[in-house]
Amino acid sequence: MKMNILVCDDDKEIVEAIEIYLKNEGFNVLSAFNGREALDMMSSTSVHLVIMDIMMPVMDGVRATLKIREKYNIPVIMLSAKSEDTDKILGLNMGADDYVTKPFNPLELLARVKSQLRRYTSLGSQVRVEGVFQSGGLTVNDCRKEVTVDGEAVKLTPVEYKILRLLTENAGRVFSIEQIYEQVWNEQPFSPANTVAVHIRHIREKIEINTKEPKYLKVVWGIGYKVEAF
Amino acid sequence: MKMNILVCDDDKEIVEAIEIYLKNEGFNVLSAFNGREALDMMSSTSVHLVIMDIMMPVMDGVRATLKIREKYNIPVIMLSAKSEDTDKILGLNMGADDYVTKPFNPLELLARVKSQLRRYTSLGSQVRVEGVFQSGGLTVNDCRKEVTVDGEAVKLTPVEYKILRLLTENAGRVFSIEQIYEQVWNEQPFSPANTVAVHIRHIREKIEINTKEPKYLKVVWGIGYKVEAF
DNA sequence: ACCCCACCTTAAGAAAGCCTTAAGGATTCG
DNA sequence: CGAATCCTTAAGGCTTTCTTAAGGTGGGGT
Repeated sequence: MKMNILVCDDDKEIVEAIEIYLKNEGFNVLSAFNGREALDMMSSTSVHLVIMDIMMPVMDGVRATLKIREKYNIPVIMLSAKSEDTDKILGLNMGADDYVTKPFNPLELLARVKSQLRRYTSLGSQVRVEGVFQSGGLTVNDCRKEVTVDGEAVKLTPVEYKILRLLTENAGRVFSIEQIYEQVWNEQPFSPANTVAVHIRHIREKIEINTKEPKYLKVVWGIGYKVEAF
Repeated sequence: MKMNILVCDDDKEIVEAIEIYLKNEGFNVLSAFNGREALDMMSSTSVHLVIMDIMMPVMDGVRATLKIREKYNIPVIMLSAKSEDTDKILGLNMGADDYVTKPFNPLELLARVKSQLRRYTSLGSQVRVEGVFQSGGLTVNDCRKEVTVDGEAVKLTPVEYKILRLLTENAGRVFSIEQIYEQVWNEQPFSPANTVAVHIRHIREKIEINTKEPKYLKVVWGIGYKVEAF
């Protein structure tokens, strides 16, 4: 499996230099020039490791790392011109997995990248992000059959779970009641009753703060339901 | 849960210095003065992280790290007087998770220890010591075919043991009755009888304080069973 | 502003799944 | 070969979940 690495630094030369070394080792490289760009990129692509400079305009590396940690569970290597011990310690305590100071030997960075990825993937199928769907603060972990909202676990019944899983797995896409029924119940003869609506209501009671104005599970008038894609 | 950290260095002063800082942060510290001692120690105790010096008599740090990697899946931080880039790269490629050069700031080492443990435990809280699985106060030692609850040994029958081992090894993951049946009995033709349910009941009688409200072996309605991941 | 239709809400009966118990058959071990 | 342990089966009770139906709410076209 090809690994996607996101390099985030406002210095284009450094980004390109790192890019060359990483690509040479068979990694896919994505680049961003500030923290916001990095986060945007991560929301649309699956990234396996981030190399993040600390000093950047728009959103600095520390804040970006904190944001990344909230949503994703991937290694972050911090890059910085500051070689002060206190900065290193701060960076590591912020949630970085490693800290490299400029100027650095590209081969050392490469070795550290591999080291992080080795651990990440060696922990096996169990950890694979496969089977985990999320949208905003909502996550659906399929192997644990567990749903969390802002980190808080929520207990759903089997049917409720299946519906929410379908919608979260395809966040943003709208499903008609008929489609939901067929997917979840595996049957064609669609029952005309409002069964699905009742389940939707129950799910909302469990995952939404305000049932009247749902943040995640939204209705699309005349068409069906969807989970908002963040 | 208290973390056990093994510090391995032939320089007693360094070991003691590190020990003070680690203990101050609430870690248990074990010490060894060469690679062989470290390996012996790990075979009898559950160790969560190793800090390993490279230059040592009897068995050097690189060979010891390789040996550790063969059997255990825990983070290793290498320690060395060599600050050459090539040594760092070599160490990291050998399987070390991090590389710190002497002299070092103890606080930086501490931050790196925490960083490694954070990642390690956030990935599912499963401490993998060859053949020993645990979740909360529940431990399944596969070498000894022994199960303990809060240190108290529990006697299970073979089938009960296999079921609990499967669930504890994959703590947090939900298994359907069919999956349990296939895994434990190695057969496809799934018996429709409630055999599994009865075994579950028996296991609960042995490991749970209150059978009505199980702490470890939980049911996930409409889906199956799991051992809670702590 | 009105009305229709789509969606929402509620509660209660029906269905499904889990738990418990006990007894007979299989297996192991002395 | 006999006894003890372990496994399986089956039936009934219990809890949770699903479905249905009836009535309420509110968007949006006319």
